[in-house]
Amino acid sequence: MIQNTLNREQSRQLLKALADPIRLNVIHALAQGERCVCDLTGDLNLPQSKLSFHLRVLREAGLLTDRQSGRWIYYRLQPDALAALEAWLAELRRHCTQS
Amino acid sequence: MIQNTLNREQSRQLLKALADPIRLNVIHALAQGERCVCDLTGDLNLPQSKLSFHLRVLREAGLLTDRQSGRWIYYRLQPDALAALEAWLAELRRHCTQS
DNA sequence: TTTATCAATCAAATTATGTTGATCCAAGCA
DNA sequence: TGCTTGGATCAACATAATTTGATTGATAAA
Repeated sequence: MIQNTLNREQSRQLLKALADPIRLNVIHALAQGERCVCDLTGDLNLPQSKLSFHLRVLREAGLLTDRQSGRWIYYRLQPDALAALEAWLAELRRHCTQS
Repeated sequence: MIQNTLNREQSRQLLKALADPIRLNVIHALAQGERCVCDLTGDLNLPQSKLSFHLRVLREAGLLTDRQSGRWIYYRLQPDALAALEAWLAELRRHCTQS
């Protein structure tokens, strides 16, 4: 996430991505560091295609990045995205509490 | 919002409530102060039942409160809810960046 | 090569959310 | 009382998100 002022669509994507229990579990599972998809299916006890779907939502929102190594794909958190959303929220609140 | 540490369900509701353009418009419309539903239908150019649906989502998430006066119902923002979500997000980020 | 594994993607089925128009209830006015 | 207005709610429909199982392409081991 290069810029840190999100537009409406970006913040909407982030909010939606976080508003799901499975995706939150994925985030928590990645809090300790990167994991490959096959580890995550085990950690979270999810079928592969289901996990893959949620990883995509998180990746497209900017919350995760991935890298390939051999035949494994490792996902890691992008905490900048959380920071950006936090800033967006703070700005919204500022807008709502002044005046 | 009495407590300010949200549980999963509360944060999920808040995130979902905010992840919608119409509801964000409602929030912006209320940033200047409380308005009754009939004003909001005009401000936002929304049919009454549609607005009512979104007001309910926002209210149930804790972002709005309402009060009745005569036959009007006035909605106002509850910025505490935004603050609580901000704190929840900060905590999530802390959890994701340590270690 | 052939075979197995990792993980994305697709189509179909299911479930959740949003929209529309109608109806209902309460409050207040004639 | 009747009549009107503000706004919630309901049922039917439309759209979007999620789940499932199968298929595919890439990588590497046998």
